[in-house]
Amino acid sequence: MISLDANSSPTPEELPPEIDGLRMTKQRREVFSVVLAERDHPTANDVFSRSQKRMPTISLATVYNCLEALVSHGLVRQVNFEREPSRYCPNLSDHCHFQDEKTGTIHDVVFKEGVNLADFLELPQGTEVSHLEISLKGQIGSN
Amino acid sequence: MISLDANSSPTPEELPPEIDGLRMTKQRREVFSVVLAERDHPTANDVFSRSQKRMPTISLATVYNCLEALVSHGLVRQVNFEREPSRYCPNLSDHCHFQDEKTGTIHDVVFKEGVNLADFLELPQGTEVSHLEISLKGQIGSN
DNA sequence: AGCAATAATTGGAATTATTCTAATTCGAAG
DNA sequence: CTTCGAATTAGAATAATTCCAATTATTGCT
Repeated sequence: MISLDANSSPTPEELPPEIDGLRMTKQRREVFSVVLAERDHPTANDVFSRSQKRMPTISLATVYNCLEALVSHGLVRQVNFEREPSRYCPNLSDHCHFQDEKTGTIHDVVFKEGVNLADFLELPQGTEVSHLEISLKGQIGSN
Repeated sequence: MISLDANSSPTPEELPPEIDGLRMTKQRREVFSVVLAERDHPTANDVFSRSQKRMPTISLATVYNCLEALVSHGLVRQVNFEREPSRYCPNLSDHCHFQDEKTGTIHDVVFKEGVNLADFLELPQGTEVSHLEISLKGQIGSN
């Protein structure tokens, strides 16, 4: 039995016909498996070219559609850095992103145990946060 | 004497010929004064049309150039929300942004006294953060 | 199974924010 | 006043993403 946990990397065929109410078409399975396989925060274009290897007929528009379906069903996260193309991340745990300015590489950064927003932000009372994105940029010591 | 503090809104003429080593041309003063005047996080286009009122000959390219100059000299902050056009913010205090999903309005959100990154993020040791952006989205209770 | 209704995929065109380019203008310094 | 680098300009170019209309696939009925 396959699981979609933090480290699994199922082939498209191993993915079920439906996840969380989202019908997994051939293309969606392909795209999802690509995002799960190499967790290097690929852009839509990256996903497109990787998908083409197994499925040469897939179109870029479909890749965008699939990514959008996966994102809106909460199976994949969309990651934005400034004005760069969106990237996609299958890590659903609460985390944010750090981009190494030298290499462009993006690293996941987790929150410390038990921290929550209200602890560090002066949010107006009654604020209901539905979406949070934290993006860091900088250098890593050893570089 | 004018100050560029959180609430001043100088006319272009009131701005000095140079700020922080950045030569303030007519256009840069115009653009800066527009950003200082209405702190509603305008897009480059918003700034363009507001600037045109006083300076009908200014070009959009110049607005982009001026904003870029102001941002890179640290006089204005560039604010990004997902894939929306960049917005510009003259509030230089340490803060982040909350977008009301209903209206699209962006509000500044300040950090609680004395909080710092390392307190809530599990940053790899040796990480030097040069840039941090926190974007929240959601609803405000009363809406 | 056969068929209608619905949803997904496709290629290509369209959109849009932003950047680039090359020519002109400006302004500070001598 | 002239020079020279920097800034401005209009318009073209770019690039990510979205839209569109036509085709194809899938589901749910009977």
